Amino acid sequence: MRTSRTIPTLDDVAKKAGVSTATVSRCLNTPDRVQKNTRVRVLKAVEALGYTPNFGARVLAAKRTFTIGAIIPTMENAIFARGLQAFQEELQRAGYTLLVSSTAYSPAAEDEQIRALITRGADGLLLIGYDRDPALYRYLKRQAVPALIAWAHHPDIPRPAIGFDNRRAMALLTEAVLAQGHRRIGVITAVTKGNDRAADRLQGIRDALQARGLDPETLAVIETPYGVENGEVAMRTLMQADAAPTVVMCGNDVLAAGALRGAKAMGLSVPQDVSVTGFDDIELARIVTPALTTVHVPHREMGTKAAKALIAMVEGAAPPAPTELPISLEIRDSLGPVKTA
Amino acid sequence: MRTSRTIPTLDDVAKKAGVSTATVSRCLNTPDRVQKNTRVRVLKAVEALGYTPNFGARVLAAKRTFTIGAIIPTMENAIFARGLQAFQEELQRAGYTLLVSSTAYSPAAEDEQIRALITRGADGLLLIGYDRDPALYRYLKRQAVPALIAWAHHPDIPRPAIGFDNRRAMALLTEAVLAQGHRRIGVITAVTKGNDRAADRLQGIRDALQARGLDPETLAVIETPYGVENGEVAMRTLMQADAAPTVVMCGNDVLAAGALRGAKAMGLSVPQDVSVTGFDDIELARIVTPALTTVHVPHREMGTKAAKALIAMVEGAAPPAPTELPISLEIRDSLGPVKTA
DNA sequence: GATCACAATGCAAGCGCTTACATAAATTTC
DNA sequence: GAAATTTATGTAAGCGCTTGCATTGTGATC
Repeated sequence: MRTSRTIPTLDDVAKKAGVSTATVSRCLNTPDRVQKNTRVRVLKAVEALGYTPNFGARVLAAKRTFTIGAIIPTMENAIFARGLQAFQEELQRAGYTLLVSSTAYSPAAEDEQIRALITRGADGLLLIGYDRDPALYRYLKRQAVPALIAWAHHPDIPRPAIGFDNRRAMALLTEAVLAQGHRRIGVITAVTKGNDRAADRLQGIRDALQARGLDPETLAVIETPYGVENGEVAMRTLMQADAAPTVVMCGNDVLAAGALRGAKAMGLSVPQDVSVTGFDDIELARIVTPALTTVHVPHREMGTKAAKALIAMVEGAAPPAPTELPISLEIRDSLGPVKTA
Repeated sequence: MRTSRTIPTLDDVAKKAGVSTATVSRCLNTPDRVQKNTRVRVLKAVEALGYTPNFGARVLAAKRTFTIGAIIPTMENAIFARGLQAFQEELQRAGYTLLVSSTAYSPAAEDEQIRALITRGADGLLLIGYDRDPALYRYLKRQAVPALIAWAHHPDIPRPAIGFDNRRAMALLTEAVLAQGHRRIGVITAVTKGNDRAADRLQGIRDALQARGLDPETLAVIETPYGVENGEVAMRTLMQADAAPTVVMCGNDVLAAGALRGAKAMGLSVPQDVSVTGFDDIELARIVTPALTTVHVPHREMGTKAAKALIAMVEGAAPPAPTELPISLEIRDSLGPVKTA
């Protein structure tokens, strides 16, 4: 395809401008190493011929693709979509292009995607969360491809990362919940296997209970895949139990939106009959009724900073220290005091 | 970077396996043109060395990148995110990788992105909507890069496209609205400049009015950028007019969600005081209260089909006939009969 | 058993670009 | 004004892979 003899090459431009290919190349890549008038002449030739550098040749010779790969669970999730958008904008600004791959939360798929993107010549990789096969980390190291972890931050793991402490954030929210007098707590969490963010959030709830001298075993936990429907189903299950919870804490806003819908369908009003909390503070959180109490995460900031950090790494900077972004509690109407029956 | 002499090349594999580089290459690309036992030997060498083909070299030699570019207004918009996700999944299945670029609804930015992605060696391009500079279409043609248009379908424009007829869909919805007795109609539309989907939808409303012998000039139209907030603001403006509309039709679900919030903030109940409609049927539509009457668009199907069609084009098939996907009306609680004062 | 057809493999010529090095010209230094 | 330095450009050697063509080996055919 695209091979017709009409596509001009560097050589054609060089001939047209009466210079060597080296000069043309320099005009395009390091313009200030070329005298002004030759530069003008060359650029004119480029224009006239409609020349576009051949990507493969450039990559082969320069050993850089100016491409960054991102491997995320899914783009449908507003959380990642938003951060990814910011990430892409920042890359674009710096002259990089974004290669996207998704895993549907499957570690095996992620493994495959990582290798695929490296094969595709990604100069650097954005990964979500820490939890993956050590062999993969070894592979990355051997390939000398910088990788940055986002959406998570473990102070004690020394990998380059930019995110927030899911566990501590959820503990914080739990404290706010406990302060409202709640003791019978239901939890709807995303699948925790292979998803350290979800696991951390769940653990955060347990931490807070323990800190208050309460027994984490009293939690009613339901684990379910991402999705509004699933949140709704889980909510029904929780609320049909003998001693129904007075508050249901959800691993993310989407599950919480489902929980809200479930409550409504069962004729329960929130927060009078049962409180609900989310996590992430996506736009949805302020659209549902009642507005969702949740943990605010600076998605766009995370995306932008991740892009900057990754570009720096790709361009040879030392890996940055793990960066923790501040989260904050958004207390809205879906959380109320426990019902004093 | 990544240049250390430790990275094995085809040559290393060939030496290790005791064959020529040609044979190794064939093992990897056309395995059935190689005898079984040599193939096994080669693959073993590949494995042992941890060989990964060099992307640039492969692209340069093969003149294919197995990369497809998508240029969308934004990923934050659930509509595109969803379709794009399906698009990417299908590409992945076929061994292609997705290159993503966003334009923030700016035609100039789009122009730039298109050229950038082609320079990056995209084998094909996914574009949103028809509306762009003819010079760009000429450029695409000259570069011999197949491009497929999605999210829109004009029966009379002969470009490869896969989408739906925004205008007719909105006319359909408008008929349903008129059938409920509404005559004072407010419209909140996305910015129509450079966005033919938005313009078509607005035009669809006018079409339906005209078909009923009503005057399109009676419409109260507010044009605003994408976003819940903007929908809310527009709603307030509309409802403060002297003869406030009895129904507000929005160009998409996100604006409609904003309108709903605006109504609530003004103490208006939907649909008793005012009806609201959306477009796209994203998940949001069934989460808000009341659930949104909207036009259902098969996003995932569109993404998947677009991927299949584009791959076929890239691989040399004739451009497919423009494909129209069926939409359907989702009549939900946000639309009611006009209030008989 | 010689001939032919065909499958399996090797040879080597690029693909179009970047860049180290060499060269030539211009500028500065003493 | 010659030598030393700097600047601008050219030369040409790859970068690692694919693929057309040539070569070799194998079994089938007569």
